[in-house]
Amino acid sequence: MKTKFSSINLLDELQSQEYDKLCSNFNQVTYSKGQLIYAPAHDQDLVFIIKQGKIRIYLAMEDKEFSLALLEPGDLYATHTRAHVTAVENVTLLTMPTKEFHQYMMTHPAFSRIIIRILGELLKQSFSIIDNLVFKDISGRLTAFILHEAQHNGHQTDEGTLLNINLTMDQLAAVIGSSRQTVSTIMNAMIRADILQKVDRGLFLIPNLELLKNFPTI
Amino acid sequence: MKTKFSSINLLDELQSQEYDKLCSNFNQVTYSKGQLIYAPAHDQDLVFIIKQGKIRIYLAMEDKEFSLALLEPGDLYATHTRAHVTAVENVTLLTMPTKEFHQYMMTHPAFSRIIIRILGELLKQSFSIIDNLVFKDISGRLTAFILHEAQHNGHQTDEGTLLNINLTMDQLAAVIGSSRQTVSTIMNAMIRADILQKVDRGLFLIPNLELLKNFPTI
DNA sequence: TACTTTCTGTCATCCAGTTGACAGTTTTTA
DNA sequence: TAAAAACTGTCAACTGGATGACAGAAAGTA
Repeated sequence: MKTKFSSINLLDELQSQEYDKLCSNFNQVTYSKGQLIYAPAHDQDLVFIIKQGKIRIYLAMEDKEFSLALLEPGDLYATHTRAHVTAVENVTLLTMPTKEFHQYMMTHPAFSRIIIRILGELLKQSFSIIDNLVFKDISGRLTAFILHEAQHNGHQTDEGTLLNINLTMDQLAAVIGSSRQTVSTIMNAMIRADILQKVDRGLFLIPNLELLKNFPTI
Repeated sequence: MKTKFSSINLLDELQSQEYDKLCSNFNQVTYSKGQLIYAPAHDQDLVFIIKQGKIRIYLAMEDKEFSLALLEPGDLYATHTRAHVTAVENVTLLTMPTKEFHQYMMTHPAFSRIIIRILGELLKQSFSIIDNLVFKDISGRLTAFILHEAQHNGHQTDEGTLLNINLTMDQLAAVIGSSRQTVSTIMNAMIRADILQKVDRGLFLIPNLELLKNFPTI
C-alpha cells in the first residue's frame, strides 16, 4: 500500500531545456483545500502535473470512498478514468488537454519513454493494491501501509523511526479499504503492544520496524 | 469485471508491413495446457504476444489465487510484475526481451503510441477490478462478470443471450475473488430465479440481461 | 468397461470486520 | 473565550462469506 503512484518526479525531468516548449503550453490552475478537482462526469480529459500541494485520487460509490493515491509535487496524473480527484491542501497544478499532450508525445520519443515508465509504475502500483485487497486482512494492510510510509517518509531518530502520517483515522481507513472504527481499534492495539508510540495526532514513533512487520504476533 | 485487459489486437496491428522487422525479432514459444509460463521469481523481463491459445494472469499467495486477466490471441503482456502466468490451453507465444522491445519502441513513435494505449487500458481495467473488490459484494461481482462476458462473447439467439463461460466454478471464483462454494450457491440461486438457464457445463442462456442486472431483487 | 480424477451442490459452523451509538477529546471558528 | 465542528476510542449487535465436510455427477483414462 503506497500512497504515491510513481517515483518519477516529472518536475525534475521538465527542468531540462528540452521541455521548455512543453512547459509553456501548460496552464497553471489553483484549487483550495477540499475542492473537487475532477469527477468522472466532467469528462474533460486533462493531463496534469502537481506543482504545489497534495491531491487525492479516489474511487467513490454512494457514501463509501477508496483512495487510490495521494499525490505530491512532481507527480503526474491523467483524468479519463472513473476516479475522482480532490485537493487535500491548497494546490497548484499544471494542466494540459490530453490531446495536445499526445501530440507532443508523438514528436518526442524520449518523452514517450517517460510516460511509458510512469504508466508502467502506475500499473505495478495498481496490482499491489489488488494484492493487498485480495490477500491481506485489515491488520495486514495497515501494517503494510505504515511500513511503506515509514520507509519512504520516515525520519530516523535515536529512538526509532518518526513518521508523520498526517491522515485522520477516517482517511487512513479510506486508503486501506476499511472503516474508521476498525482502524482506530487496530492502531490502539499496536500502541498497547508497544509497536507504535503516539507522539501527537498523526505523528508516530516506531521503535522497531521488524516488530511492526510481524504484527499481530499470534 | 472483464477477463481481457485490452481490446486492442496487436496481431492486427502487426499485420501491416511497418512491423515486419519487429515480427522477425520475436521468438516463437509453445507451452502445453496447465504449464507455468512465468512466475515472479523468474525475473526474465519478457514482452509477449499471444498467437494461439489462452493464458491466465494471476496473483497468488499460499493456496489462494486471484485472476487478473484471461488473455487470448492478439493480446499483449509484459512480465515484470508480481503476477504469475499459466497456459489455460496449449498456447503459442511470440516473445521478446523487454530491453529489445524498448529499443524498437524508441525508434518507432507510432508503435509507442500503441503501447501507451494498451498500458492506459490495462490501467483502466485495474481500476475497474479495484472498484469491484472494494464496493461490490460477491453477487454484484458475479453479475458484473457475467454481464460483461455476455456483452462481449455472448451469442444472440431467439431465446436470449447464449454464453459459453467455459470456466469451472473454481476458476470463476478466482476471477471474482471468492470461493467455489459461494459462487456455486449464487449461480444456482440465479438459475432458480430464472435469470440464468444452464444448458451444459459452462454454457448458459440468459433470457433477459436486464433481469440479471438487478439480481438479486431484494 | 471399470476406475480415477475432477467438478458440483449443499449444509452447518465460525469469524473478521461493518455498523450504529455514544461519550470524550481536540481543533477550528467567530 | 465560548460554541461549533471535527476527530477519537470503545463496545454490542449483526452478517457476508470463508471453510470443511461429504455425497453425487461428469469427464478422463486405460
